[in-house]
Amino acid sequence: MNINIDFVNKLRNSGLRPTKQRLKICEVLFNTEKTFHFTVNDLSKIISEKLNQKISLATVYNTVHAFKKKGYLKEISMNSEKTYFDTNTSHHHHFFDSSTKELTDLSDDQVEKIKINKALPGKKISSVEILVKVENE
Amino acid sequence: MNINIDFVNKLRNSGLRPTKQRLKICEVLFNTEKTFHFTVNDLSKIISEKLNQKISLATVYNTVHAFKKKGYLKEISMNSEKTYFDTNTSHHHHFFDSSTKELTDLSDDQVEKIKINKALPGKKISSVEILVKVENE
DNA sequence: ACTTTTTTTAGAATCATTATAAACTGTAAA
DNA sequence: TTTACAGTTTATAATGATTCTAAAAAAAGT
Repeated sequence: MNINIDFVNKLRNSGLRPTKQRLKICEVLFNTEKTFHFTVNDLSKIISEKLNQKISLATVYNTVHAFKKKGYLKEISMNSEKTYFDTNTSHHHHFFDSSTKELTDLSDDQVEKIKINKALPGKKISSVEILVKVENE
Repeated sequence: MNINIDFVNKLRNSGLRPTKQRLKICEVLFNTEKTFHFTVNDLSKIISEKLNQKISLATVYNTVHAFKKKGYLKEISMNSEKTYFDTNTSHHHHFFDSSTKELTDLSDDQVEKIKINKALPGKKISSVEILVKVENE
């Protein structure tokens, strides 16, 4: 009996062939109680350290992107390939146009006050920033 | 008379020597009506195309970072050197601990409803994500 | 001018990510 | 079960943004 049968189905159902590599990655990613965050490098390390299999870095990239496309993973919004700077140093937010990669300001008073009902012990908030992603209608 | 006198003072007041390169960059960045967004590469192109001076890419990087440290520029929060993925695909937000580089989930119901009072013509919102940056108390 | 410290610079180094192209594997039909 | 083919994996090269390095140039103070 194999937990993998579920993953095999999951992959098949989304049009991805259930290869050895993908099943291993599924185990690492989805066979856990809690959700977690990782970089491709983290994942690659987990695979090589905790599991006996070696999976090429390129495959890890391919798989992560395939899973993301299928909605099994989310890419966290704070990222982009490039670093943007802003000559507007006031506190404000941004629209990010996914198709054109353009940023547009969203001033603080155009957003209704944000209230965060969670605190992290020993930490203080240094900023609260909103990123509104937009695309063509 | 030279607009640069203001920039010279600005730089001096913040302990930066008013070099030719920094003054040119000030002109491009701050001698405008509107604020704008740019990447280091954008800025470097503007300098080489629109101005007659060539400034080394390393200098542009140095200057942008110096200006950021002095508060004349802001780095936009959607960036980080790395791309993070999340096995939690539900709609939620994040805390980002600047000191440890760790991400923590902030579930949607721990944030009071966000209302954006601005729209971009021809665009529709695909996501609204909050990044709460924290640091040690 | 002379000295010291800061800044600039070209090029090398680094790091994450993507592209390439050949070898391999899953799958479905013969 | 073999065959054939599209889908995958892989090592490696390529790319692109950014940082590092160490030497040359420029600014500031004496």
